[in-house]
Amino acid sequence: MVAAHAQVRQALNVTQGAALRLLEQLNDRQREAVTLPAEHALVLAGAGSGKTRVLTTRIAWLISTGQASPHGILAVTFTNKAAREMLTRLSAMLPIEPRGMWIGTFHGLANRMLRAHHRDAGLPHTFQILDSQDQLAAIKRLLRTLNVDDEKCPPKSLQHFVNGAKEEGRRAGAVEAYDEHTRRMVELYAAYDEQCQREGVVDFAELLLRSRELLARNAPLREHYRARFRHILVDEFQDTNTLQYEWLKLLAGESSVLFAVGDDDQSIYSFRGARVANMAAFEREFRVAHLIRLEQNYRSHANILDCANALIAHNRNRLGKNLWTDAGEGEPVRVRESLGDAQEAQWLVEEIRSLVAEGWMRSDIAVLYRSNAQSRVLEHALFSSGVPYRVYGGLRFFERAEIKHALAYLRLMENPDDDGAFLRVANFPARGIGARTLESLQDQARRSGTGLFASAASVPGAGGSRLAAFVQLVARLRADTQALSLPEVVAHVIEASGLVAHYRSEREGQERVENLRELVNAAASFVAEEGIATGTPANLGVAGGPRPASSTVAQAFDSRAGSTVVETDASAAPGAVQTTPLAAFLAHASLEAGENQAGEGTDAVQMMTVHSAKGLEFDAVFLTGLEEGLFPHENSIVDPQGLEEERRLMYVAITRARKRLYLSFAQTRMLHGHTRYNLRSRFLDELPPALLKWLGARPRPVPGPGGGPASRWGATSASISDGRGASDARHEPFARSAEASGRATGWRVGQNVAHARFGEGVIVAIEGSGEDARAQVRFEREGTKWLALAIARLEPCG
DNA sequence: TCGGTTCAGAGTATT
DNA sequence: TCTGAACCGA
Repeated sequence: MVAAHAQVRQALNVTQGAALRLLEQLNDRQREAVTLPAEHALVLAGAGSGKTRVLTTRIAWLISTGQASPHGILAVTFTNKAAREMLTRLSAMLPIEPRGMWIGTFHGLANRMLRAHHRDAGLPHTFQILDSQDQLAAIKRLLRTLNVDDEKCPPKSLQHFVNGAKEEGRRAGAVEAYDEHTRRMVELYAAYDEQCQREGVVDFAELLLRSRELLARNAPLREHYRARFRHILVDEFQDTNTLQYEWLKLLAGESSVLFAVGDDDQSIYSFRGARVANMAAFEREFRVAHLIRLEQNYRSHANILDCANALIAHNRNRLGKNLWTDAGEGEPVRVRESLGDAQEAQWLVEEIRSLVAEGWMRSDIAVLYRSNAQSRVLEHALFSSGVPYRVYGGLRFFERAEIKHALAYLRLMENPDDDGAFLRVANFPARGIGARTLESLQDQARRSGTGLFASAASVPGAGGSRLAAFVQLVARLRADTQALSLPEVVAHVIEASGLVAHYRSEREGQERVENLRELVNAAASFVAEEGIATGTPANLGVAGGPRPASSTVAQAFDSRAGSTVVETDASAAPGAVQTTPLAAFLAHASLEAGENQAGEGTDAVQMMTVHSAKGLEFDAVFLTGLEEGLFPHENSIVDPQGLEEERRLMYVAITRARKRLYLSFAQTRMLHGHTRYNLRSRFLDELPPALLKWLGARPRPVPGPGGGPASRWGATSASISDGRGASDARHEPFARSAEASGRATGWRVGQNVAHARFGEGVIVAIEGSGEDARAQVRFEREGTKWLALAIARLEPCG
């Protein structure tokens, strides 16, 4: 402790000047936020307003003015990327090692705490973390064990139920069940938790829930952390769920200062439990004295911002903010209507090509879409034209099957009770342990109340001896790697398990072998980044979890074991224990799934969903598929809250663009095997017409069977097939598209209707024309139905 | 144990 | 329409 303080004070002299210089670079509002007194604060940070900068400068300022030591800081984010970003910027600002700080994701920090206090948390010190995939597998296994019908209880829905309950901070016993089905789910939830406990594994939500329970139950520990973390800083506060907010409250107590940064207008994750209401709750419950708005935007030109402002003003539920910039108005926002999704894609390719020809970098161009399914058509067009692109999302490194297999061996070595890992690799590579053998093993284990590993010896017959051989293999792996460093362990295991040999003999296994070798590298960089001394055996305790602490080594007294242990963290929490590099690496693999695709360095067009674009920015942004039913998505149209979230999503999309923004929609689109006629998104109509520039000719609609569409269009389409008159289209930008169906049927998407039998609802899609025209109607009571318009007697209403 | 066929489902996603 | 998962036969 003494050493740490001296270190800080020494750093101070160097730092103070630097931090003051950093303050000079901030605008008034930012500086006000950074230099707030040590009281709870909420910073409403608009898109591109320098949120991360404020957060990191605040930390640097607290430290350099001596108000806090690195050791007293806890900063929490949602993604590893954000945590890394914060750490990187911080080390650029401060000449001191930021290691004493707790900077990380909610899950990463919870994991760190549970590792250090696993006994108090009721976990084995080798506990493993299940990612979503592992969790689903565990649930399927549970349902099979309990002979629960898959039809009655789909594994995915149980997973959803369990995670939902945990994210609300509820154990099975605390879930209110008023109907039979819910009662059944609650029972299964309890059984799932028992299974996890037996196997020494925790899922993502469990990390936080356990950590919260630990703090709630263990007063000395709670007081220790409260006394330690005088400053708690939270990024993207609007995304916190109930459990995360409770965790923060427990950690902050009366003594700590909470500094929360967020933007209610960018709350787009309610579907995964995020509660914007936490912002208001925070303000109220903590009697927040300082509410600061960051409204100056450093990213986009004014036309783009004004569109964003105008759009979001249509939302009722917001704290209120208006972005501005001094960057100049810039170009108008371009709007493009296409006949169909293929034509939209083709136009996109041509536009991108001409941008590139003008000197724009492909990597500065983003193509955004509402749902992943839309990417295929776009990819196809880009691919056929040879435009390099990169799609975000998809399989990440640690999620690959071969990597999962290797990790399963490592997990089994670390924790033999991990039945999920056992089942994953007992017969991979194939060693003659068939489904029947495994079934009898599972029966055996159930009878004796032990894990699969422990029961493996007692299965009779040939299957039994093969099981015994597998158990021996794992035991040998463990014995042979005793003195090896982590990368060496990984290298040994991928060979000795037979994984490398197996994939090498496969026709298309070369890439998988390379991935396995890459896992060794990943282990090596992990060791390097975590500051684990080279050559440290992988099973030797070194640190309190991922991102272990500074080199200041303090002696801590382990109250339980009564022995003195080395804790590298300068603070010794009561009863804290160390963890091994292997356990830390396995946790790291679960908590950070890694990159999803190679080719990051190449100059490629960036393709992603609007959700994954949050936090990013690009010179040029193409926002595609702006159609009713798609964006806003039909599942959200009926519910006002849902519609507001869609609008926020659109707001996020618009504010990604620095210089140029394209908004694009198509009259028809192939969806679920049907051609759908969609109206353009209502969000387009919520933008100020004066800021928009309509591109190209009004496309001619698809001729329908019911006669000449040309006559319908001739009168209104002055600019048809008149390429020169591109901007003339602005004269009539709001004649709705897709009249092909709209006029022919007399109905439109979004219209409220009533049906004699089904009651009231809203039209979410229209397809076909003439006698074949059908409308998809979402009824308030009866769900969504397709109705033939020639037959069903719909009445307009509302 | 693999490979083909069938069938359901189809929103957004981090840890 | 397309995809992934599950199931069945060789």
